[in-house]
Amino acid sequence: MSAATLRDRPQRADSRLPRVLDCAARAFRRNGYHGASIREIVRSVGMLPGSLYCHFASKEDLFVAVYEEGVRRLRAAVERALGHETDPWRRVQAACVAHLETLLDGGDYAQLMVRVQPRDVPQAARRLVAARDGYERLFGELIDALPLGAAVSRSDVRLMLLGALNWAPTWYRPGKRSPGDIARAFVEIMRTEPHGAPR
Amino acid sequence: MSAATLRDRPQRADSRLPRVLDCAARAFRRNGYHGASIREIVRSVGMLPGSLYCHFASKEDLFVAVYEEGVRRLRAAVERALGHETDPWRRVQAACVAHLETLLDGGDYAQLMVRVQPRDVPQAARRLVAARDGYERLFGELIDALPLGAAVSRSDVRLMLLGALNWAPTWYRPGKRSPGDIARAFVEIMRTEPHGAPR
DNA sequence: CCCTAAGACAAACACTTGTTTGCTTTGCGA
DNA sequence: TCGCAAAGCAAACAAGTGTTTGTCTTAGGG
Repeated sequence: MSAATLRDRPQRADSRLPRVLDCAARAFRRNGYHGASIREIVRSVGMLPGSLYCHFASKEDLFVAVYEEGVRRLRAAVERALGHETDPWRRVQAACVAHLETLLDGGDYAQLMVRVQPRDVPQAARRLVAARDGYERLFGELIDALPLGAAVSRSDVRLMLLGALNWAPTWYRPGKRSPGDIARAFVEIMRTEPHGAPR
Repeated sequence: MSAATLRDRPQRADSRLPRVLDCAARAFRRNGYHGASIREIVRSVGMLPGSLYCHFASKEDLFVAVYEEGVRRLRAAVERALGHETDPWRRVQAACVAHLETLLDGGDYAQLMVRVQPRDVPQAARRLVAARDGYERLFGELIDALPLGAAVSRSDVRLMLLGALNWAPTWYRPGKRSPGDIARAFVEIMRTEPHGAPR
């Protein structure tokens, strides 16, 4: 819960911290915050419960570290995908593709943002929300740049798009349609009018 | 886990079962499946842990009962809202409004469907998924009836719409825009083209 | 009116939870 | 090469978990 954790001190070359984070990400992704236990995590690393507390002061602290790493990876993927795309709609599309690809087959870290509710981690809730908000602001800017009609609310477009994407882990099954294709289809539906009939 | 539970036997007039369900719904909604404890639930009812097992054989059974009640309420709300609406788009709109209203201020039951992942309740996962799928099929039919261009995938429209709505509990704050308004805005965005620029 | 079964109590069960403590090993900079 | 601190082990801690058992109470149908 304290601001600066035991982490991000000088660490040894053979530190098992990375594996701890990986295993924690997997456990939290699979079972949620309450469903994942310290013992389960450290067992899959191959160490004992007490050893974890060399790296983190509490389970909550561990979770925060993994969660923020997830957000970092999402942000990195989106910024990389944005590259030097200039057309507003193509920028939104690139961001959505990167977001969904990272969410769906980018490992366990990224899904934490949509899997675990901040309120499950009381002491750290504000920090988690702050991290997520910071990331989503990125999409806000992209959507603000869209040439939309005056009638449509940009914040609604953002909420719809992110909602639809973030819900995808619920129904997505690997091996079928690729995350990229899905994201492109969603953006396309937003971009064009799907109907043919008047009111 | 057995098919027929202790529930739905003839119950007394003064049975506390309804309150048990209410409190369980609230606890599960707030803290998720793993985060909610039997003791916490029965304490808010005002009885002892053992007493719960007069009504349910296990925590999972209790959860299934509450979850399915939630789905029932959602379905009832949607079917009521559908009424004798005939225009395809108006039907979709009515369903979405009812869905979101029930989800956001329809009590604790309905939110379970979007709050708890079936995989958190291993023994009952298939049943939960079946209940949810049955409900969502309703939306599939409504969207199939839409006069959409041949280019747009109806299943994508369904996934987008339901995803956007189901994600709403994440960001919705009571007292601001009403759930009904939000749902209508979302449907409108789907129905019309939000952009003004070419590709 | 009585007697059966629903419903609740009280107390324990076996186990898991996150965490702490004291000690030992070991990599690495000085 | 030495010494320090990072890292891990081993074992326990107190509290909380879902659940079971046996007993008692009491509402409601025959």
